[in-house]
Amino acid sequence: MQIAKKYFTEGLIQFTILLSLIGVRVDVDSYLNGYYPPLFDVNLGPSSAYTQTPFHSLRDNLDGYSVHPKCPELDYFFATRRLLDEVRTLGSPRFPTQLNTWLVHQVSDSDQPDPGDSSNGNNRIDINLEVGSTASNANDEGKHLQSSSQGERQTTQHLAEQGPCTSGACQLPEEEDDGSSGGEERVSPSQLAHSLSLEQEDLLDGNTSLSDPAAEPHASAVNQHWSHFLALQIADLDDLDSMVSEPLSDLSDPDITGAISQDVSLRDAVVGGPQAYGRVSQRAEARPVTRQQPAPLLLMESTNSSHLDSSSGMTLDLAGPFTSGYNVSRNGSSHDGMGGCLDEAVFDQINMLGLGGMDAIDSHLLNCLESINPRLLEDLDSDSGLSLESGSQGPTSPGTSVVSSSSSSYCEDDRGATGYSSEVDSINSKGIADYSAVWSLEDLSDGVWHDHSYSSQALYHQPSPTSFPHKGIKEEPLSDDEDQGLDSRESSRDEMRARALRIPFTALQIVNMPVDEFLEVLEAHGFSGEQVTLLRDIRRRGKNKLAAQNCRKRKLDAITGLQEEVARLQAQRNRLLREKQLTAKTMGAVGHQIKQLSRDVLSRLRDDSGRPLHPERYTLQCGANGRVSVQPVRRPAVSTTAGSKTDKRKKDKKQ
DNA sequence: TGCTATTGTCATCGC
DNA sequence: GAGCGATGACAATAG
Repeated sequence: MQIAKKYFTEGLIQFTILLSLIGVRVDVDSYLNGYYPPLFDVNLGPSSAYTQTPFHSLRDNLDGYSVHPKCPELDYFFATRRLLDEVRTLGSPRFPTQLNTWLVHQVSDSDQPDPGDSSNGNNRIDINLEVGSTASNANDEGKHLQSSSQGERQTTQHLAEQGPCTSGACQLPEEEDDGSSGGEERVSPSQLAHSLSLEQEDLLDGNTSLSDPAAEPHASAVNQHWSHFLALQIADLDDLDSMVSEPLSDLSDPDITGAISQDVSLRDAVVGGPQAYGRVSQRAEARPVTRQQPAPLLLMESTNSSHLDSSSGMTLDLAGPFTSGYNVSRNGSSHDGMGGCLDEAVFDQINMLGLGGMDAIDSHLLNCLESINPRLLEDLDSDSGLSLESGSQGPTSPGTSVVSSSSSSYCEDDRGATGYSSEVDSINSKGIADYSAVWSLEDLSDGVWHDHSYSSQALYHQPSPTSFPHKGIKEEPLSDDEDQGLDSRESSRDEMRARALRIPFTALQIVNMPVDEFLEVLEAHGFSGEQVTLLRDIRRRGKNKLAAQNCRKRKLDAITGLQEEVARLQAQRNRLLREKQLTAKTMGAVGHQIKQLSRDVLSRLRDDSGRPLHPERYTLQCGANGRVSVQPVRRPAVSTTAGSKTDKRKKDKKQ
């Protein structure tokens, strides 16, 4: 019997969902404001706690989208995080209407319709499908909807009662009445099932809520048809499940699967219970429960969604492919190593919205990364451009002798060197011996010509005054290998001019010299004006040459980053287009089924004359409180109005 | 010989 | 105001 009630209740709810999908407005704001903050968070974007993603600090621009050419693993990491951002951007579940409507119908109060409003001037037949209403909804409903009969009032009382109760024998407790005055009473699904069964009993007993007095003689017939329809509805909805899931099964793209799986995670984060995610349950426990019965609602929803009961209705079946996608990622069958770990991390982040556990998330991510690729974390720490708040090590290159010699100097760089170490290595492997007499090894390792660093201070790391041998500088020119940073011909030209003017310094020395040292050299050697000018020109040109190289390098990096950004956006666009097509397919299938259901319902109803209602003349309308009514199709007076306007225009023209 | 990419240099701006 | 980095513009050169 309870199974029958379950199907009965779910069938009603799902039918209302179907109606809402075709445009019947369902006011859910009043419900969502107080009851479902998780859903609200999802719909309105990330919560403040969620936006405090520590990994924002890993990248300082483009919201972490910029790509560092030195660490593709990290780029993948951030790409995964971008998916999370996209989920946030999407903001709402894939089928918000279904979900909202489902939630709406999980909530009801004991609001009693205004008995005084018994007027029913419309040719409308109200079917007592009410599964819940609120005071606000009732007010809104009172503007244009039906009155309530005594039986309906009793039904409403049943809705608010906790346990089984015989019809009309139970009175609403005062405390519940007080609590429901604001229209915020919530009823568990079992209560809904019970109340609906009582409603059915009322219908069968003749307590029809048909607001049209003229329709009362046909109430018994309507009830019979209605009960029969309800029985058929459950089967139809099961058919709809397969119908809807079929187009969903067309989706084989792993990209979409990933996207859907994220939505599933969102869904579970909203309504999921302990079965879905332990963390979600923790959140539910952490959230103070102010209402009497939210937990059973969530529990039931989670159970259904997690167990994928194929016979439990459209909503559950719609979640089927989502959840399957989720399972794919959770099982990690298709993702190895970092991919699977990051996917899991993404789900964790999604499902820990507002938990304030970002530290735990990040540590989890790092643990995953470390377990997969320990070197990645080394890169995170060692790469100055992507440092995880550790000390910048500069453009060091592990495995080379240059690292140890130059790292110290880079550590002292406040601005952080972000260059590349390969060329630093090359110069040290080639020219150390020749420079050692003039420059210390540390100076050479920080050589200007071979470190395409964007940090000027790192490039022009100044040797200590004591390390600069003012009087011991050799005058030997740079070899071609040593001068690879400078254009050999141009350098030789300056060198030749310097030698011609008897300047005892190489161009490299002049350029690398700190300004204080440079000025000291100018004063100490008593150079002539021409020599000083040449020295300053050599120094200026050398520094500008390096600046130009750095500038061009930056341009290339920027172009590369933009190209990758374009590729990412194109992929995102394609994915969104596929999702749009999927949604259109689903909506089409649901709309088709809605039409069939409406046609079936109308064909089983009778009008005042006892004739079956013509499907084209009547339509089913779902009120804000879930009450379904039959209303005649409003024929827009377009023809008459338009005709009159046309006639008027003709008359005007004639005049 | 023309085209393109690379590199150096100058001028300028802003810090 | 000098020094310096960044950058646009131009020129020279190599392939």
